[in-house]
Amino acid sequence: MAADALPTLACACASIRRAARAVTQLYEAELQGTGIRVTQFTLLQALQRMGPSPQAALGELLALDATTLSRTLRPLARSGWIHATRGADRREVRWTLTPAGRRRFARARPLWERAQGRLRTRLRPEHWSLLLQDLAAVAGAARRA
Amino acid sequence: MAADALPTLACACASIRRAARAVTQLYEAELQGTGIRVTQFTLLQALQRMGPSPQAALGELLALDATTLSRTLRPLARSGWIHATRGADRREVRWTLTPAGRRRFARARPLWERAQGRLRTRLRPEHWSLLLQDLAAVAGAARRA
DNA sequence: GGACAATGGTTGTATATACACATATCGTAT
DNA sequence: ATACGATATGTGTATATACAACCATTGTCC
Repeated sequence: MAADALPTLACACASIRRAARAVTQLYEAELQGTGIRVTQFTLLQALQRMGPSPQAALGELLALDATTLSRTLRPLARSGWIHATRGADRREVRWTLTPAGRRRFARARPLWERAQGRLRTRLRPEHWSLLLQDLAAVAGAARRA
Repeated sequence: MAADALPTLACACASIRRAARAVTQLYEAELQGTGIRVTQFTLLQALQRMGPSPQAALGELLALDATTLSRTLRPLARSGWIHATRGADRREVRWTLTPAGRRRFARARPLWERAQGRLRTRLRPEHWSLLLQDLAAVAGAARRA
């Protein structure tokens, strides 16, 4: 099973970036035809989970730079899947999933499940929790280093 | 230790991408002033390790799409750090580290070490081998899924 | 209550990444 | 030898990512 592992890299950053590319390629292939990319799916999923949220909160959750977020959200808004309102604090932008956004997310979800399933069955069981839990710790550590 | 972990995400792809962003940000910050980015450092390191190599071999090692590689190598060549030759097979491009490339790599290396150290001291020990070994398995699995 | 730091977001610019498609070369079967 | 599929790479286009610099708003301190 680790028979088809790639060679180990000395650099932790190179290592995680390589794995992220490989995993992303798998998910993108599965999401073909849903009209959304992995990044967009992730944003819709985050909004579904958190409910209406200030932009900065999304950036926190996903460790996404504010300027990146600013641009990746725009196409979603343009497609009518999310909607912006200004909060009491006029600087703040709050995002809400629209019904269309909810539908799009629901439509993509089964294919996302399939991608998850496909990856999971290719991994030893320990590696799955590694992806979900341990990498949350790694992200937190890197962020505050 | 996991006290400062970020919230767990349901999606393995989102999870690894988030961690990759966080780790990348840390390394980039450290590599400030070397004149190279993490991606470029990784390519120089790979060439150092493998010796003169066909472009496709680099793509294999790093799970990088061929078209991506084509473009990320170009700036390195332009800077004179790597050098291309055509092999016996005229389609093939073989890349070699130039002396300047070796110097640049050597100069960046201590700062890279510092980034590695900084991340490592923020992690529980198991998480380090996770990054280096287990993610090599994950990358391999995702790639062949 | 006005100066000023802090906070939330956007724009200009640059790199990273990959898909669809095109091009050149190679190997092989006839 | 030629035709044809396979392989190695490059181009056009599009998204993802982030730094530096910026603008707008808020909060705070004298």
